Amino acid sequence: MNATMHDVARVAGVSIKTVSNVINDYPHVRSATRDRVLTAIKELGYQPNLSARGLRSGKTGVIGLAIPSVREAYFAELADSIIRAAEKRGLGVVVDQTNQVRQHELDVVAGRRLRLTDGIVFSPVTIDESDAALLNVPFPLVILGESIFGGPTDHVTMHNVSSAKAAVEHLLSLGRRRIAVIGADDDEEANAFGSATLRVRGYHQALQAAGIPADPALVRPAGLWHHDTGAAATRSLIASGIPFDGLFALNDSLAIGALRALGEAGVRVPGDVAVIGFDNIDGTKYSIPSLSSVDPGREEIAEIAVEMLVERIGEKGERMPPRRIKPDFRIVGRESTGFPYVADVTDTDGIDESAAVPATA
Amino acid sequence: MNATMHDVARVAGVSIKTVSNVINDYPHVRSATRDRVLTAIKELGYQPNLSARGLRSGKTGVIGLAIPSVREAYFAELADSIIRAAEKRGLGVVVDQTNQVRQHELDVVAGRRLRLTDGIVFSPVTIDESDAALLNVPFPLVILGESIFGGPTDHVTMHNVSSAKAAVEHLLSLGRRRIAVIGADDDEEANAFGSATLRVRGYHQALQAAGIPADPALVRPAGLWHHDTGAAATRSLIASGIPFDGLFALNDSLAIGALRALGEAGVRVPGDVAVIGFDNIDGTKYSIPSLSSVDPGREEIAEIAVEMLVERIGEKGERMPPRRIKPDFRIVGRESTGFPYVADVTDTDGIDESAAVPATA
DNA sequence: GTGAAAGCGCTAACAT
DNA sequence: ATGTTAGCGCTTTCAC
Repeated sequence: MNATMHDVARVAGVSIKTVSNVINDYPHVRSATRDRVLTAIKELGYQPNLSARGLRSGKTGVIGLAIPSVREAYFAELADSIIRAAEKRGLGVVVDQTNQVRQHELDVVAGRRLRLTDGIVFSPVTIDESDAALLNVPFPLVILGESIFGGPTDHVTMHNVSSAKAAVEHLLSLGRRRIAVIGADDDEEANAFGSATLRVRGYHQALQAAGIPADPALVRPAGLWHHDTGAAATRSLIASGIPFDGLFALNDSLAIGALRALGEAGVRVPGDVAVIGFDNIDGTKYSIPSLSSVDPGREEIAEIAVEMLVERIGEKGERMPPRRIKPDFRIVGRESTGFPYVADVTDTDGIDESAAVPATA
Repeated sequence: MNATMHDVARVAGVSIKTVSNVINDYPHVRSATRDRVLTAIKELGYQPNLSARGLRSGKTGVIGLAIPSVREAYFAELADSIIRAAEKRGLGVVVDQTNQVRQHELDVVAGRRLRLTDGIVFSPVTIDESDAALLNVPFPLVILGESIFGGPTDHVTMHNVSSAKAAVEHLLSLGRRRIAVIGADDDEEANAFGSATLRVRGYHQALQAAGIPADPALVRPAGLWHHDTGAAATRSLIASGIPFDGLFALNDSLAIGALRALGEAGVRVPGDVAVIGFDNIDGTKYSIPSLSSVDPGREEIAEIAVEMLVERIGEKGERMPPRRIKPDFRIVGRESTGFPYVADVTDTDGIDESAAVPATA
């Protein structure tokens, strides 16, 4: 079986306490003693038992990430960023997929999932303002993606309204006047603080500011935000015969589906219809045409979320007031709104050479 | 603080053992007693401490998944499938990204990562036959994605050679004779049992069977298998002036990048060049044109991998001989090889209505 | 600077 | 059918 601290202590000829001191970098250990312990550790292939450490210390070194699905490009990229941010701090990440199911999301905030974790980063879909009370949880929790007004927890959210407004203004700046939206909520019951509602609000604000009357027929629901629903919503829009010269997809998956549907119908992009999405996922650079998008600052969101969670987990975490942070966003212009294509070098370092459009924040 | 079993026992007026019996569904408990305990549990909001249970039982209820990156579409979908399969069995999944770094992969098999887990599902890139000895690990391990000959662990692999052969035969059946490959290994030092080597072997087998001489100039390396590298390799291929009428991309991300490069160059797909990828990721249905691909049976791979791991973790897992399983594959024909586009309904149930081409296995 | 010993919350052998 | 108790491997207080 695996070696324990006792084994190490015996081999090194010291007590278990000394072994513990060495492992935890306790300063007051004579270096000769330390060396003997380290040698014994290597010799035995000793590795601390994390369950025991967790039991004793109350910490596991693992955080939870609850998202709708890793399969969706935006969340895959978010998970990647969260995992990297956690790893920098020596933390593991266990991923829980809620599939946008409310009961599942309720289980997350009730602590009925992700139980071997020190805290949770949670990107909810069905939890909204009316659930603020539920968020008063006895474990460290950071909410992502939308702001629950008055909620008791830390939030890292995005400028949903103003960035959507900027996206639409980008289309307006190209002279487009009949701008459609796909991905709106299906019904009035929808989460009033959900991304869809907020982004549609930004859309309306942009139109209003430009003095363009809103046409409800241009605002289309799409169910889940996938390629297929985006394509279906766009086909329905085209079939309706309502003219439009701009299209704002509430996320990039929808937009890529829309490009497909527009292409099938012989609608030229951006000639006939200029298209912009939201999230700036990797795939935006390789669609045909490449897709303009809103970059919500995913990397920064992940970094801040993990940092906040780590602070909460720490000593004084209990006593901090809830914080709310919104990273900056930017509009990224690509071919679908008339910008030239930029082939990027393998951007392992995350450098994005696409055109950045000055954005009103 | 959180309630413990002792608290529950006190409130229910029983001993801690009885509480444990109730929680673990031990059969010999009077139902009246059970009810009292359950009431106390609910009243106190008791939740078992998993660190303690893990320390005692030696199990954590969490498995590890080590993959190159969740951000790559294929691995995002694989992670989704693994997480679902694990959840069915009440297991959590902690995700570790190796980024294809050898040291990181060595750390995985050395058990230096993912330590709070009962076992690991590992999709290696740099580990190959010469490392077989390293796989003699003291914890349950299931290897994905390629077969290490003579390795001591369970493998769930794919028919890399024969499915690649089938993909190329698909192109040949369309009358294509000059078929290029992108994504081959850069050098001779490459992992001889890696997916690239095996798939290129299948390519050569198909050509040979058809009596077509191989042209080394048509086999192009691409570095990492991404959109951008696929586009770059294809641009280089086009610029070389070597004629080709078929393109086999060793995975779908490369293929999508290739479609982009072909489109830029005015090469029609499938008119001038028929294209097929590998993995059958979600994005294949929404590229323009939609992308034919090899479906390696990802769902089944995930399901089997988790099932195998669970068996290894269990009682008699130690004594089982290593197993090797290859799920069936199939060729999925889409527009990029001349099949009609099939708009699928929101396939939440995973039903794929694309044309399935009979494949030689 | 190092050792001895208590105890984190749970499971399971043993006792009743 | 239920209670008592040892101990999983670690951290940490308190002696020395």
